[in-house]
Amino acid sequence: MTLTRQSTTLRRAARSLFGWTTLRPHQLAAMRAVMKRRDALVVLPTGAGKSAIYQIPASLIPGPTVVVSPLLALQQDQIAALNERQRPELRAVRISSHESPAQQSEAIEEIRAGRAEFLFITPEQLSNPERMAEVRALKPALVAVDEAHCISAWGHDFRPDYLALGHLVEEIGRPPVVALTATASPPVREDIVSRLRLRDPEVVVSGLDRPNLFLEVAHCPTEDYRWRRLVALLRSDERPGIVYVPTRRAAEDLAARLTDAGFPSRYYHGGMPAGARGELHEAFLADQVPIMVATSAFGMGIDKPNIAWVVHMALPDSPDSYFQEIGRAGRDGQPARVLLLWQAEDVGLRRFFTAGLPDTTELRDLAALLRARARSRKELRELTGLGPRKLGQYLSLLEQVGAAEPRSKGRVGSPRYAPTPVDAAAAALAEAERQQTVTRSRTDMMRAFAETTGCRGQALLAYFGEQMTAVCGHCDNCHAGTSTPDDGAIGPFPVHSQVRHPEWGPGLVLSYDEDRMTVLFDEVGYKTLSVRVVSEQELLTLD
DNA sequence: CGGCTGATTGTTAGCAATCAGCCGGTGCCCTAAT
Repeated sequence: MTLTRQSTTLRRAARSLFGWTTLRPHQLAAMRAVMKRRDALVVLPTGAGKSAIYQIPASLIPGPTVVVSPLLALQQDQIAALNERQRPELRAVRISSHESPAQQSEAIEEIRAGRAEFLFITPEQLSNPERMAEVRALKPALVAVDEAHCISAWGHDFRPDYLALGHLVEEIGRPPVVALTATASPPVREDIVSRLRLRDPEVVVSGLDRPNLFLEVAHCPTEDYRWRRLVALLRSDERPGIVYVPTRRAAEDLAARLTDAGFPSRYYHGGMPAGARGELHEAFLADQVPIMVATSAFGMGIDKPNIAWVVHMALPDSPDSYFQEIGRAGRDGQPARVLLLWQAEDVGLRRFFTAGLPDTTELRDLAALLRARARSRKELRELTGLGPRKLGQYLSLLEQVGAAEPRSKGRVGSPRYAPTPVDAAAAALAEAERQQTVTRSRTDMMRAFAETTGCRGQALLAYFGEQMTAVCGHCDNCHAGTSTPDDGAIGPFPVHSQVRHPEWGPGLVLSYDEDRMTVLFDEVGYKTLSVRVVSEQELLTLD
C-alpha cells in the first residue's frame, strides 16, 4: 500500500470511528509506523489524541490488541470511552482483580470470538504464567503500552513487573509495540526503549512547550510566606485548580485550612478508600470541587480541560514529575497559571524517598540460588524470605548485570556464563548506586530549575532534550527581563553533542545558561558545569 | 534528609534549650477473615 493510500485509509477510519475530519501530522506519522508493524515511541501531551494513535490502526489490523495500562481506574475510563462508541471494532474488555473468574473467562472469549478488539491488562496480570498462556493464545496483533513512563518511574522499585514488560511482550508472541506517554526525558525514553526491547522504534515527540501556561517560581523562606503566596493566587479566583503537597497529612491539613479561610477545598491521596477516591475524581471532573489538594496520587487519567492553575507547595522530585503535574493545567488552551512554592528543605523528603540500597548478602544468596537452577518467583520468595517488591527489584538488578534471566512459565534462572554470586552482588549494588545517583541528579535539576534566573520554558525543554532558540515569553523570568536566550552556540560544544568527561564518562550536552552548561551523563545523571572551568581545564572532549 | 513531637535537662519555680525517636509517595495482586 502506498503512503497516500494508507493515510487515506487512516483518515477514513478516523472519520468513521471518531468523527474527526483531520489527523495531525504527528498522529499520522505514528499511526503509519503502527500500520507498517513497526514499533513506536510516542511522546505527546494528553489531549493531543494520543490514544487514537493505537486505536485507529488497531481497528484496521486483523487480530486483537493488548493494552497495558497502569491503573485500574484509568482502564475503566478508557474502556468506557471506547464502548460508548458502540462499534465492535473498538469494543474493549479487561482482565484484572476486579473481575470474577467468570467475567475473566467471558472477556477472553469475547476477544477470541472477535466480538472485542482491546484487552486491557496490567503488567502484574501478565506476569502470572497461566494468565500469560491465555493472552498468548489470543495471538494479539499489537501491544499498546499506555503511560509508558511508568516503566522508568515505577519499574525500578515500586512496581517491578513493569521492568519485565519487554520479556512479557516477547512471551505474548512479540507483536509490534507502541509505547505512549505525555512526558519522557532522554534517559526515560532510553529506559522505555531498552526495557520494552523496542526494535528501531519510530520516535514521535511533539508539543512539549505549552505557551498558555505561565510558569512562576517563588522561593519561600517561611511556611507563612508559602501560605500567603497560595492565598494570593486563590484570591484572583480562577478555578478550578490543583494544589500539590508532598505528604498525605499535608493534603488533609491544607484542605481544612483553605476551607476555613473561605476557599472550599477537598483533599485526595493514596491512603483513601478506593470508593472515596473515585467519587472525588468524578466530582472534580464535574466542576463540583473547585480546589483539590493532593499528593502525586492525583493525576494520571485526569483529562479535564478547564484546570486554571496548578500550585506546588514543595519541590517535586524531578522535572519529569513536575512537567507531568503542571501539564494538567490549561488543556482547553486558555491561559493557566503554574506556581512552584519551594524551600531548600523540601529536598530532604526526596532524599528519604530515594534512600536505601540493596543488601549485598541478600543479593549474593539470591544469585547463588539462581545459579543452582531456575525457579519460580514464589519459590524464590519462600527460599529467601524476601518480599515480592524487594525480590522483583533484586531480580531486575541481577538481570541487568547478567546474573539472572527470565525463562518460560515465569521462572527465573541464570545465564550460562553468569558471574559468581559475589561478583554479581557487587555489580548489582553498583548498578543500584548508579540509578540512585541519576535519580538524585534529577532532584538537583529540579532545584536548578527553581533557582534559575534564565528562561524557565527553555530550561524545562532543555531537560527534555528539546532546544528552543528564543526565550519562552511565558515565565516569570521572561517577564522580569532576566532571561537571556540560549542560542545553543555560545558554548564550546554544540547542544546535543556527545561529550566525554574523564571521571563521569560519556554524556549529552543539553543546554547553556549564562556561564553554566548542563550535561546528561549516562553514569551520574544530570550535571551542571561551569563553562569557564570546562574550557580552561579541558574537562570535556567530543566523543 | 529534615520537621515535628514529647520528654529530658538546666537553671532555679515557670520556661527555654536540647535531644531522641518517629514519620514521610506512587498501586497492582492475593489471601484470609467477616
